[in-house]
Amino acid sequence: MKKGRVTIKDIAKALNISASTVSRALKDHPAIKKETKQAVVKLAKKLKYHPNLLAISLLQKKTHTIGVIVPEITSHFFSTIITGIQSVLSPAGYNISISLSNESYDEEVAIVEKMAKSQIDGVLVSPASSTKKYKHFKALQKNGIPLVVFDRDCPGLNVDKVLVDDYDGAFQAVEYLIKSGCKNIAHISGPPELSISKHRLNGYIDALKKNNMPILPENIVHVAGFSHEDGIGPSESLLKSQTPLDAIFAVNDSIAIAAMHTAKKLGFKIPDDISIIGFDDEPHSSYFVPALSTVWQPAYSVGMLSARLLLKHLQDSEEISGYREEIFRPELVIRTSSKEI
Amino acid sequence: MKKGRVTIKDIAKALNISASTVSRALKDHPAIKKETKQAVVKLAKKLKYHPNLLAISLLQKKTHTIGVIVPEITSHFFSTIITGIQSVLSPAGYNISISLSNESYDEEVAIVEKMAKSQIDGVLVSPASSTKKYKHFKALQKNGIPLVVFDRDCPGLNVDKVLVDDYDGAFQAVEYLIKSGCKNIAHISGPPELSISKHRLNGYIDALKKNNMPILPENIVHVAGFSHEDGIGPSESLLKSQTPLDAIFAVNDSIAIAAMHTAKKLGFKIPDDISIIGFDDEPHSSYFVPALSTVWQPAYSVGMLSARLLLKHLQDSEEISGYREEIFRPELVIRTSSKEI
DNA sequence: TTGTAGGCGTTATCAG
DNA sequence: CTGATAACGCCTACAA
Repeated sequence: MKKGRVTIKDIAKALNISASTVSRALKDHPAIKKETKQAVVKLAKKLKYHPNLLAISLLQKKTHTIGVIVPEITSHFFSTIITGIQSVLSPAGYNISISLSNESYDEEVAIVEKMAKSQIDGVLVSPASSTKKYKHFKALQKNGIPLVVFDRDCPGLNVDKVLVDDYDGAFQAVEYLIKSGCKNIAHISGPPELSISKHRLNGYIDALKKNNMPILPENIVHVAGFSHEDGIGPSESLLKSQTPLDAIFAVNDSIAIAAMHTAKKLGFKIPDDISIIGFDDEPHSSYFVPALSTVWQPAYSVGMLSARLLLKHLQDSEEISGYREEIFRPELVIRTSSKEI
Repeated sequence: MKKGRVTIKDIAKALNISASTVSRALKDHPAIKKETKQAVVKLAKKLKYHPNLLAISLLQKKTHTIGVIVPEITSHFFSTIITGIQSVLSPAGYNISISLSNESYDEEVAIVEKMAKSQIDGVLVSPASSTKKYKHFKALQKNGIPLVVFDRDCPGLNVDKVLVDDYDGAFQAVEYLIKSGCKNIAHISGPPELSISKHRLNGYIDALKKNNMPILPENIVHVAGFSHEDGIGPSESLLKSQTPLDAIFAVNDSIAIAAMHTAKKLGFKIPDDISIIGFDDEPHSSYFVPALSTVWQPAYSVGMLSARLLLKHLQDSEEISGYREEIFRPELVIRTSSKEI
């Protein structure tokens, strides 16, 4: 017995035929005698032959592997997107190779460079928050590796994009607050350089503008990160300011929960004294008291569509007939942390 | 200009030397003239040469890819484990190919079979809850693909294992409740067939036994799944029973939160009337009111150690000197949903 | 209907 | 020091 796995040659020798005949028999080549074909197939099964995908990949220069790059994977949002990606790519016969950039531009560049060398078939990426240059992405494209960017936009980069309309989500939330009678609405924004932060901030601003309400700089604070802890300080400074607030729209649920905490601690009743709305609809958000009103994002769909777009590129070969930009509209989910309209 | 990527041959031709010389020059072979080496390296850089890893993999029969199989990825626990795995495998030069079994035995088998054919170097797996047979895992081992099982045990399977001592975590929690003066402690257990459920249930039972407290069947209920919703019914039936409870130990945080909700709704004060302790220490658990006492699991470490064990197998070749079984001890985290001792 | 030869990109062995 | 050659496992013209 030989060491490694059974190869096409082993079958060929055992049957006293050539390797090419075996190869053909195994893939229903028209010009093959039934008997030989059957014999080959039978023996292949018996020996548990499996084609060496590596050899095939080398030959056809396709690995059937898709690289997925995300900033992190522990948030419900990204893990759900990945689940969506997998639900499309797996049945299509693709492997998924996941890398985490840890929100670092440098790590992202390193990952992309590695992927560019790894004869990967395509890449799905949600850029790190610190990513401002897209040279590494362009290099991928030049190398003929299709790319789809999701969730976080790369302004100016020509590429397929699947985004969520953060602006619209924020706008919906703030307009709801206005309609429910809130007069002095603050916003806890994310890190200023992040496109997500900007879009949500702009939605907040425009909703106020549209309703002829003043934009007060003191009503806008930024957090350094997206965790609960990051939200506490900004919440306090907001709630302790002289102008009495009656609503806070937070850049995400964790920050919103931090704001709820802080508000309660300072004696505010929610939503009677102050309404609070978050963003993301984390699975636990509905179980806080009061249940957090928030903006739901179709994460699973984002993942599925991104994967589908990439597949299309992979199949329709190199037709670069412009790039698609798909934008999902998020949904406002009103629970009990905000007043009724 | 040729189509594909630059190969070693291109460089060879351009320099009028042989491919093997180029190959040697590129990898610091001792027997190579400095000048040729420099020339090769220089041209390689200029042409942006990258070795085709596929070809190398084919040659050395190693893909430097590790398959990771988890039931799901959206929970904080598994996504943290994966982050831990990545933190070890990535610097070691391995790619990570993640597959989700969706808690389905059949899907898991399909994934494993695919991996067995994919000349993957090794597999890390946390079995689906419905997995009772280990034939597919054994087949992997027979194929010479090292395997490490993590978090969920496979009783009877000879393989490296990295587990968390669920029994001990439960024991700690229940013993704490007893020491804090609780006399009638109920347990909301997980799906009965799951090993995790059993271990935590046994920890609960033994803690009671050790402290000479009765095991009351009516104080043990099972949930069908691990989500908040799954916990509401069982919580109600427990809290509405005639024997007044003064503590609930829940199989995980989501269920514990559901129990808190239900208890509050029924007029219980937490922790004065009833203490509640969960399991997992989800990141949001400390932000509920009262903050949930729970059992923390070293998920990141589980991921890292699993990866390290696998690496050892990969490097030390085939020394099958018995299998290791590493068990982490979880930590009880007391917050305000349980009385002080 | 089947076999031969060449190649995918790289490396190791053996000459020179 | 460097160059053929074979090999990894498979596929596809081209012959036969």
